[in-house]
Amino acid sequence: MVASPREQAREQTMRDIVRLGREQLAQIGPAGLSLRAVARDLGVVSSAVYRYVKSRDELLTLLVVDAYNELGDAVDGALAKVADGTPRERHFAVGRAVRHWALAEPARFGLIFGTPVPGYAAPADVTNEPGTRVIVALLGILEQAHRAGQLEASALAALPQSLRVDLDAIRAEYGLTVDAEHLAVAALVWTSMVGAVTFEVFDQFGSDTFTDPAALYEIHLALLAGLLGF
Amino acid sequence: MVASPREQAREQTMRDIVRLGREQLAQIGPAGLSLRAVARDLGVVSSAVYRYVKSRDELLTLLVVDAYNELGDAVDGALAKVADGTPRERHFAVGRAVRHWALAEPARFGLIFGTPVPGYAAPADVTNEPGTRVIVALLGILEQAHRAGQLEASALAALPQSLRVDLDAIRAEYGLTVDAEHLAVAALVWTSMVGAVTFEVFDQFGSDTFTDPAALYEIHLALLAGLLGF
DNA sequence: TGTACATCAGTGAACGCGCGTTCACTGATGTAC
DNA sequence: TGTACATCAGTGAACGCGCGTTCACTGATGTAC
Repeated sequence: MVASPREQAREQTMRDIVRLGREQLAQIGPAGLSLRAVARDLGVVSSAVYRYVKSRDELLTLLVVDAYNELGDAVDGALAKVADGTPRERHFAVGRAVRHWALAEPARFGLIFGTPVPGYAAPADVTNEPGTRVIVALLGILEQAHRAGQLEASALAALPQSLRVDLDAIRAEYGLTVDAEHLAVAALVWTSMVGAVTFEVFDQFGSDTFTDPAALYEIHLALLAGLLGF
Repeated sequence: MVASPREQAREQTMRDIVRLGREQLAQIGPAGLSLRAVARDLGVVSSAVYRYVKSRDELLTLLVVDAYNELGDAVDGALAKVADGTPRERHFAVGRAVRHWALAEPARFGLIFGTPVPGYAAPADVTNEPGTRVIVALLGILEQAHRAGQLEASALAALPQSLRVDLDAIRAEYGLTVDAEHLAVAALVWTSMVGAVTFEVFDQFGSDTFTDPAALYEIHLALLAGLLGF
């Protein structure tokens, strides 16, 4: 069944709204995102946007999901290019993809990994799946390495019981056979990647401290790979 | 020379403004911070605040410096309690102090480590020194360990020339004798701490993924200590 | 194929709100003689 | 110690701005018979 002209127009307008929202995000940040400005850019009276979006918060949610998915696509795309690579190569592919996307889209990176927008809480049911795509990709690399017997034992001391329970729940949820210790390391790898990229994107080192931040990041990826046993 | 009553009143009002600004930050975030609201809370007409603060941006700068310094004080205080501890113990003290402060003051943590406030750029000359206190403390631990011969060699492959130049500049600036490789690791340690704390403070793991985030963080500090050679 | 009705996109006005900043002013506190 | 003047804190009104959201409406597109 082909979409009617009206349906096509509606879908096009929907896409335009998200696109214009993205552009606004880049200019004035999430807290300043405004439906009226989107309407203006769309060439339409402000109340017309309400035909497409119930409220400002709903637009924010669309943009959050959009950003998570584009990051997820970037990571999946990078992984596809090294489908037969070693775990280490695939780990580097994920790390570099996250950095490149964040540098290209600092505002959207900030939307999903920066300060939460005050008064706005992303609805978990709609946000959870796209929000976990990168960590799921990292866990996939880990699991694959483990099944291939390419994983060194983790250098971790015993995990406290509370943490082990949480990690076992994750193992069960995703059907992982890799040990809980490696999952604890994977959590560090993920938060460290985001932390390192955040510092660079938001310029939290002094602005002229590192002339070659890519080189620093590569070193960090290597250290993290070492922790995982790649 | 004793401060005159007028001067005392002025200083008290200054402190009140910063305090009220902090409270607002906690409620509506940095982007929503408003001089009018501060004036209201202060019980004064909105234009009166301009006697104390030149603009909204100047108030933001005050709050940024205030936040950096309180975090720095928290870290220094924690370090003072383990002045004779091992490098590893001191490393843990810093890591825990950062986490505790961030959890106690999520909005101010977000102000200095989260998405930059759109349209606002902190003046570097006023922000640099307080903004580097924690990393300077970390470097101090590293240097002390190195001078005491308590530092294992770093497991890092050769650093690229560009990075080595930057790191040598840092070594010169702070008079460090520890090798550049360890500084590269220290950068990861710092960004990783902030990354891990950010995930917890901003609830970027799923909200019920980790029931005992403190335990996870301890594991991460241990991994980072291992990387440093502590 | 043509008509009658329903659906939908977009309009324009309005409500009530908050913001940063400027300006001429009043009245109290401080200072020089 | 007392007077004349300068400094300063705070007032109140105003400027011009943008926001989210609601509502009754017009006119075009789609659908059922």
